[in-house]
Amino acid sequence: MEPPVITIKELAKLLDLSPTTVSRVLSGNAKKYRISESTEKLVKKTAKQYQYEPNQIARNLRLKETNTIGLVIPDISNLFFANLARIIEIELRKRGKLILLSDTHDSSDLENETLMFLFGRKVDGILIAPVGLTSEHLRRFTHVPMVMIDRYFTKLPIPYVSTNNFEGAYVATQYLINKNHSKIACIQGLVNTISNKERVRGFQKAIDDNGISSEDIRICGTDFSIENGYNTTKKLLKQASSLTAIFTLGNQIAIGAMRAIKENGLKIPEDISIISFDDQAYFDLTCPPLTTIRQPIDLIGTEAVSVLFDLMDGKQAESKILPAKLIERSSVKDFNPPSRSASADEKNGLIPRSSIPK
Amino acid sequence: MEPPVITIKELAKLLDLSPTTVSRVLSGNAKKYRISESTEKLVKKTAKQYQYEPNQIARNLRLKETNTIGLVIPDISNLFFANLARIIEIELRKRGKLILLSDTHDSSDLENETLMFLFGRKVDGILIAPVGLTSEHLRRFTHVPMVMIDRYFTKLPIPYVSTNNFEGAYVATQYLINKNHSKIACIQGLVNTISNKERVRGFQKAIDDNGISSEDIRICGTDFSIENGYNTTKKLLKQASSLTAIFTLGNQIAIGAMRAIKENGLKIPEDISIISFDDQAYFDLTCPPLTTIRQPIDLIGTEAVSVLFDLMDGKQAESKILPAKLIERSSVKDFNPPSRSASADEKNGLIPRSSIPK
DNA sequence: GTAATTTGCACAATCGATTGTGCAAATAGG
DNA sequence: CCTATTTGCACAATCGATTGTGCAAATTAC
Repeated sequence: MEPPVITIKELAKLLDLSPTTVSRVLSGNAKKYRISESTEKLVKKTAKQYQYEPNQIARNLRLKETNTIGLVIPDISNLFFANLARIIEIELRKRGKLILLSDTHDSSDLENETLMFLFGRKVDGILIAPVGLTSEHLRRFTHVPMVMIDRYFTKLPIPYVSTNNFEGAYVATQYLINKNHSKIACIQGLVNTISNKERVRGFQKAIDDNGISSEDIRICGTDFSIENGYNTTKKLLKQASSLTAIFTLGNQIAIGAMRAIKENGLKIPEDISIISFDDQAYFDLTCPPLTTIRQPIDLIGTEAVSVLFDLMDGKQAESKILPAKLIERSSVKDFNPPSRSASADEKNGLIPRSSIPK
Repeated sequence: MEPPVITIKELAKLLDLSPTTVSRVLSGNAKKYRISESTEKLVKKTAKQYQYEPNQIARNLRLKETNTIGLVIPDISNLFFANLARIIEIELRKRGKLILLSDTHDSSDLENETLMFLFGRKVDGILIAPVGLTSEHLRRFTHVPMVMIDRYFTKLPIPYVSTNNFEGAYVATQYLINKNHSKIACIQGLVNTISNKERVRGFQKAIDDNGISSEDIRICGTDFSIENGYNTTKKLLKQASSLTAIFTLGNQIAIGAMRAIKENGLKIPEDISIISFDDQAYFDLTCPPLTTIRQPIDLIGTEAVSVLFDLMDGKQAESKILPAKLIERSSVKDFNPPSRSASADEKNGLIPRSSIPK
């Protein structure tokens, strides 16, 4: 019974050579170290025959390079991050790197634990959508190249790649306003993340620029989950009966919101309009197809990897903010306020707001 | 400027002790090796002060344990696998393991390459939804504990955890038949995967058990992608105009199919019914809400991890087939064949098949 | 006061690779 | 034939941890 795995020493012994020579041949340095061609061929042949594969752990220790990148995200079951993970995996594989995946569940503690793990494992670099990164945390990790994706902190000396959340949210809100909405609720995601804050800021700016009273609008919600979308919408529907539109700041929030609206027997967009940040593949099939702000997920992924490699190569690395795009479908209806005549409403196919069950 | 990372040797030198002693204290073996309490406290304090973290690579090499599990899946952007990855990540974290993630894109070559990578990195175990695993491939990997998820090969001596695909598909098909469908198309996923084959077998068995002619049905499609769902449905709608129902064998196929149906101006379920394997969170919001066979994703994940750990502990490990569940929504309509009177159709609100654009 | 025991820690090997350097043997040069 | 050069490879250190064993010094026993 032969050993399931052969080491370079054993291979060397079989060949009656030193591990040095074997290593040099197999790492393509035969010429450089003047190994004879006959020896080179023999080593290669025997290595193949015994299916020798170098122990990466040993190589890593010696070479101080693990060919591993840590990917730290808040929720791999959120399609935004799942899609991002996919494109990142593709880009990293091209460059011979493997992913150490960690899902922080938006917990600062888990994130910190994870970073310690990754750090101990000597990852070559880290791609992270941070929850609670602080400069405190980071003092220890400054020597490992790191790029923030989606979320970021401008105070930290770490480059980031993200969507233009502010502009995207502004465009979405302006779109609602152009459709004559003014009583708008914004259901936000995790409050302290910059992607959320920027979206809220974009929303608020559009509201202000159009002279809409802050009493007409609502900003609520706690995180990017379906549950938050659902619960917050339920509350909104109970409390703010004059609401005509909802802007959800994430794809999962949108699902929750739509579910709540549906459960309450309301129709989108007749009774209430909805627009969401973060487009996903199935949003053209929902009832109704959802108008969204699409993030350039693939570009975020490729750029993030590219920036990370710049960093790892010791090059200057610049942060990037990529444009979002409005995808117009049919979840927002041109809204005429109830103060107009009922006949006008009916011409537009609108069900009067008063017919909504409480 | 202090070094960004301190090694055990440096720490030992600072303490005027040997690395041996430091190692023993920090790994909790102070008592066992009769380290004095005063030394123990001093070591711990200084380690904390200098934020010493052992180099895992070095530990791994020495201990032959990496606390890393390889997760090999065909497509992380497929919500089925994304959800699976999430639950697996949670389970593994509980047990102190990290995930090395690999997306094979259903390519046998990538899968093989990946396995070599993981093998070289000395992962403690592998969870894999295989594409083309053969006993040939596996001969080299037999010594690393491995569990197949979702897909499997009964011929291989490797335990697996999966859904009861046969039964699930049988139930789905029987459901269609109970609703008086007989002209049914089955859009399959990756043809050679067992999950696909079992679903097709369940479909076929239900067809046969109900005495439906094999001329009435169609089995087509190539993989689990949205594109396949879309393209195959487009073809079906062109060729098989008598079709009354489609059974899609995956959540992404369902998206593609619905998109194609919508594009062709047909209505679900009035013009054509659809049922899909693999439920997802948004299927209650599609137009119409989709009737599906739900897989117990969380259970698959927890069981797979549990089986893997049994294997790693040298225990007997048993494969598991977990039950699927029909989630009835409204994408399947009771179908009365066109041979009945048109008035009957209209009573049921059915649009006559002939009105479908070609 | 001497022998036996216990206490407290260090030495050195090891995991499996890589690499600077050194040293024979073979070949070339004159 | 003797020296100079080239060829072909091995020695040993190294990466940073862990661990069996050994050995002084301190303590206890008698």
